[in-house]
Order: sequence, then structure tokens, then C-alpha cells
Amino acid sequence: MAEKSPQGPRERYRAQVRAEIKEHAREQIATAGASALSLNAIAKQMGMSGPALYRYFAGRDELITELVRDAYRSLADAFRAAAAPGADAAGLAHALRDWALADPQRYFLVYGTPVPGYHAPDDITRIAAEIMTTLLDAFTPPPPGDSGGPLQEHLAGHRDWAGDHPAPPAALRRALAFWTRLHGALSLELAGHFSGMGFDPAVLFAAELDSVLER
Amino acid sequence: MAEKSPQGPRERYRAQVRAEIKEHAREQIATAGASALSLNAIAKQMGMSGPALYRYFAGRDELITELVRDAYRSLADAFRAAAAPGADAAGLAHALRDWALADPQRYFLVYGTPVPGYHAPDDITRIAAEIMTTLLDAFTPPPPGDSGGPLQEHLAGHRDWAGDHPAPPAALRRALAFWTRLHGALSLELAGHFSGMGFDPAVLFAAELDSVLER
DNA sequence: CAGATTTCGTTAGAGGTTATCAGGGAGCGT
DNA sequence: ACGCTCCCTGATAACCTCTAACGAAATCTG
Repeated sequence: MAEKSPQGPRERYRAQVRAEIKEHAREQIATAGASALSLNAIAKQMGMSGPALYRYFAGRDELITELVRDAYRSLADAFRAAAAPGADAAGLAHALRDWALADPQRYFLVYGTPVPGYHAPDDITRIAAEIMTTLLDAFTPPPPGDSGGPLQEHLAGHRDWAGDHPAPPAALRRALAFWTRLHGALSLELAGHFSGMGFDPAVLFAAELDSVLER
Repeated sequence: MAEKSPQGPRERYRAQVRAEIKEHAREQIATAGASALSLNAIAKQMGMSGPALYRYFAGRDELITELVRDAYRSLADAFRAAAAPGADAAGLAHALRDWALADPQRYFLVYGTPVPGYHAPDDITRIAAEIMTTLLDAFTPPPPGDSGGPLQEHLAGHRDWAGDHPAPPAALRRALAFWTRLHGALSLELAGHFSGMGFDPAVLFAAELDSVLER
């Protein structure tokens, strides 16, 4: 709450350069993956020489972390926008797929291969929790006639991740299934594992969504 | 079939050094991820200096490709071994989870974030097809009383990926669900997205497996 | 308005990486 | 035992991240 919109022209310029750096970084990641991101190449594209970027980011890791943060926030925004009217889970699902297809590497920035040592900063974890809250909202209250099952019983006793959300166990189970099943179909599609297989990934995605909604 | 066991001591030595290089590479990847794999570091560990490794691998990419190939073959072997007795899908699922938990980074070598430009060699694609065949075997014939659904109808007309396998559409649908749902639960678990959430990933995995088997 | 101070971007350089190349030495096969 | 092939080393080039020191420009302050 301390620094909102930049007051001085100095911070204004600074913010703009930071944004431009991230722009180039996003482009690089989209075309060659996050591991190919080069600060030097970005500097060259911007007409300045190497170390100048260290005025704006402490290093490569911080830049990537910032992009991961942006990706999380972007997903959270897309989710909230899709949930705005009446908390329809199908709408959330399509928002998720659209968001993922718009920039696959951004999806992998969030859900891709983790670096063994890396631990996300607290604020990113908080955005992830916000996404989860939106998801829980969409499944609360759950439709009647729910089967239950061992997982639902287990979740009834292990609901730390729901925080103080009033979602009943059935909603927890559905939200979890929504997350894992759609991620399963989506990540394999984005990674190209369906490419030579001949079927339409959208049909699979729709079927997985139905499996979450109808049962 | 041409070159089985090395005949000369020359090729024998060569194969052993290649294996040792891969051993160190695997270790590095397991502890720091594939992006942190350094040929130089491997050479240093083996007591030789840098460029010597280029006698055994054309470069970093070929080494990684080889490790990906090994990972695929390892998964295919684990799958076939689990399917040997009576083609039980639950056995396959547990074999998959055990295989993944034994070395998460190896799992991500197969199912992790793809490099945009990269295209897997044909022999790797063939191993992937072999895995799929094992999976289709396990679901053929499918249990009776199957619901069908839009996905199953779609797959009935788009079964290129099944090759000449006699699996009926219901088996295709189940095999696909097995793959995507278990991958969804497993990859999120391995990536640590469930870490602070308080529930047991094994219970989720079992529930997802049930969802594939029972419906 | 003028001086002090902060900030920016540069060059230089250390230390890391992949990868190529030329040459010496060791082991293998005949 | 000789010749040949293959292995390994050191040098080198071209990248990379990141630090340090310096000059220049813009901002803030008296």
C-alpha cells in the first residue's frame, strides 16, 4: 500500500524499463522455453549492454520469479473474471483452457517441471491459495446426491488447505478433481503428447470436465 | 540386433565409460534438475577434463536425449513387468506411482515441461507407443455396462494412436482417462503443489484410479 | 539557481558453461 | 613388434551470469 502509482518521473521510467525487460523475457520464454532465457540477449535487444539489467533485477532468478508471479496473478485474474457471474465450474474450466492455450510456456511457468531446490515466495503461495478459493467457491454448495468415497472422507479430516473456507467435503473433493483432471488433460496436450494421436484434445478436455461435474 | 554384447575390449571400455557418464548425469539431474546438468562437472567428477566427454556423446543435447530414452524405456519395462500376470490396471497404476516416486526428475524427463523446438527421435516415440499398447492391453476387453459418452464416440472415429490394436472404443476411453487422470494427480504431487495442503496424495491417487476403473 | 546526491549505463573482468581443434601418448590388432 | 586407431589433454572461441569501478546525467535540496 506504500508505493502505488509511481509519483516521481524516476520511478515511472524505472517501472517502464522493468516492464519492457519482462516483455522481452516473456517473448524469449514463449519461443525457446524458460531455460533459454538470457539476460544478455534481452539487453542486446533493448540496445543496452549486459550488466545494465542488474539495476532492474537482482539476477536471472529474480526475473524468472517475477514472471512466475505474473503468470500466477494472470491465472488468478482469469479465474476470478470467469467466476464473477454465478460461479460456474464449466466457465472456470474454459477460462483455464483458454488461458493455457494462449501461452503454453506461461502455463508451464506455473505447473511445469519444478527446480528441486526452489521454494516459491510467500506472496506467490498466497496467489495460489486465492486461485484455490475461487475454485472452492465454484463448487460450494455441491450438488446433492453425492457418493462420498474414501477420498472425501479423508478430505473431511484433512482440510488444512481450505483454510477457513466453508466448503463441505464434497466440494473439496470436486475442486481437487477439477484441478488434477483438467491439469492432467491440459498439460499432456500442451506438452504435445497428443500430437500424433489423431483425436481432438478439446473433446477429451470436455469429457474430463463432465466427469468432474456429473459425479 | 546387430551389436549386442561388445565383442572387443575397446567397445567394452567405451560402453562402460558411457554408462558411467550417464550415471553421474542421472545423479546431477536427480538433485538439481535437468537444466543444471553440466558436462564439465561430470568430467571433473570422473577425473578427466572437459572435452573428453565429446568422444562419448555428441553434446549436451544428445546426452539428455539418451537419458530421456532410458527413462522411457525404464517406464515401459516397469509397465510391462506389472502387466505380466493378468493385465490388471490397478497394478499398472501402482507400478506407475512407484516408478515416479523413485525418481521424480526421471518422471519429468518424460512428462515435464517440453522445449518448444524439440522433437523426440522416432525410437522414443516408438517406446511411447509400446507403453500405450501395454495400457490398452490392460483395458481390453473393457468391463460391461459402459456408459459411452461423447468422448468414446469421438475416439471410435479417431483411433490412429491405437494402431492395429483391437481395443474397442470403451477401452480407448478408459486407457486415456487412466493416463491423463493419474498423470494429473501424480505430476502435481511430484511438483510439490500438494506439499502444504495437508492431505495424503496417495489417497487422491487411489481415488483417481478408482474413478478410472469403476466408471 | 547551484550544488550535492542519487541513479543510470558503460567498460573491464572473474568464473562458469558448451563446443571445436590440434597434437601427444597409449593401447589394440595384426 | 610394428602400425594404426582411438583416447585424452590443453588451447581457444563464443557464449553465459554477475561484480566492481567509473563517468555522466538527472533529480533533489538548500
